[in-house]
Amino acid sequence: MLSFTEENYLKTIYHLSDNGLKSVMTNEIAEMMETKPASVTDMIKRLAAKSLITYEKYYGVNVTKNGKSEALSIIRKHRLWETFLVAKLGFSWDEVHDVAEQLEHIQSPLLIEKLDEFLGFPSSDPHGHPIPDKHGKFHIARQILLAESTGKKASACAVKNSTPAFLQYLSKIGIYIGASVQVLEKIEFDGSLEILVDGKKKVYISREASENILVTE
Amino acid sequence: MLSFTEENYLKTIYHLSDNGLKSVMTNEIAEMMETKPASVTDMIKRLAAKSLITYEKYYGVNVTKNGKSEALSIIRKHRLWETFLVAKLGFSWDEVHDVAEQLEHIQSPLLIEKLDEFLGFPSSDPHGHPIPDKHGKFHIARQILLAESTGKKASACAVKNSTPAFLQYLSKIGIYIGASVQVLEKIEFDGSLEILVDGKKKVYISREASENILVTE
DNA sequence: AATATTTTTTAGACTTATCTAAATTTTTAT
DNA sequence: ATAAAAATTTAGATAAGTCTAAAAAATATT
Repeated sequence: MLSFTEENYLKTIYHLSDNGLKSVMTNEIAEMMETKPASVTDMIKRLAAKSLITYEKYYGVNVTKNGKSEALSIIRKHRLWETFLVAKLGFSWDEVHDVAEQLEHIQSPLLIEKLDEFLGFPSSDPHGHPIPDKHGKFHIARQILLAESTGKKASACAVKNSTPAFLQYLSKIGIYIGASVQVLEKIEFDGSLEILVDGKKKVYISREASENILVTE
Repeated sequence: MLSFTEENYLKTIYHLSDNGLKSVMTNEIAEMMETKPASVTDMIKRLAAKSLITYEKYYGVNVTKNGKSEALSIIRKHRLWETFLVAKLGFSWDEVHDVAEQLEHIQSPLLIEKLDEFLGFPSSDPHGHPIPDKHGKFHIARQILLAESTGKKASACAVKNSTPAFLQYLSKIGIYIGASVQVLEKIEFDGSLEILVDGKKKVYISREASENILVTE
């Protein structure tokens, strides 16, 4: 069983590796974990000893199949908890991360299965990130910028900019993750869009805003 | 801020002290925590240094006002989580303890307030134990044995025996924490009772069973 | 009251996770 | 190709939490 700390390192390394596609360097990890490179080297050895990563001195680490599966299980828990906090407890998008960061380490497969069921087996979290299923499988919907949407009905699935100011603005005009959005008209003059939110509310948004909202068609 | 371990020790000491009424000895703590007396002595010093307990060598420890307030906050979290697991996720009474033991250490006052609200500000957990409010206040309802109930409508609030076998039996006859129970008739022959559960279902239970169910009138 | 028993504490060692400072290796620039 | 810079690793220290074994204090027994 992994410690709290080992789990955090592994998750960070997995994210930095781009789903296991590339090697990750010691300094990157140190910066992301807000710790010192020397500490990272120590932990790298531990994780390598447990076959979660492979490690070649001075050349960074790669996540193994085992490591990927462990990382996905942690990410699954994190995203299910975020979903719970927003959907059931009324947290806002920007309040959930730190709490989910703690909750993701709770050890109880039964709890996660029941939580998943309670939430209705969601496929993405409040930020629009996919939630892996219990086998680590997840579906990456092709996301496009709302600015590039062609007028079909689409579903808001993520934001590029997640500053409180932007999130509040979105909330104000009725856009949330999962909201239906449809581009009705593109104003050639400034690139702003008239969109239909949830099939009923028409609003205008600037080109800049439309380039920070991701949708799946 | 207290560590995971410090919180566990403090909670155990508080329980052993009977809500702060009596001194607690090193060996008691060691046994309850499944650790060695030497380790307890170390931790006692840490907790005393933080003014959560007072400590006189060879004569055990007492919980301070601060310590009591910290302990109650942890107990509040534990019981709210247990309530959540049973009421919302469909855990059974006997499955929740280990998970709640982990969840009680999550640090987020906002989370606990929202969870409390989500659960409808419950005053007792699935085992019938009182849940302290955010100021540490709780109401201890006078609990009597169902066997000693006089025929008024009462509310099942706790069990003395919490073996899976007994809990399953209760579940089968429709008794749960919070269920309304009313003694209709006492059979003098063997002390068994005919009771009305939730105002509709009549069942007979043995004297022994009725001496393991606590109710508040 | 002296001795035996039990309880508790101390002393010293081990593990995990961290750090700083110094040494080493790789990469970059001349 | 060599020197300078950057990245990484090693060595040694620290703190939390645990242990065992031995010492000390309190309690119980005769």
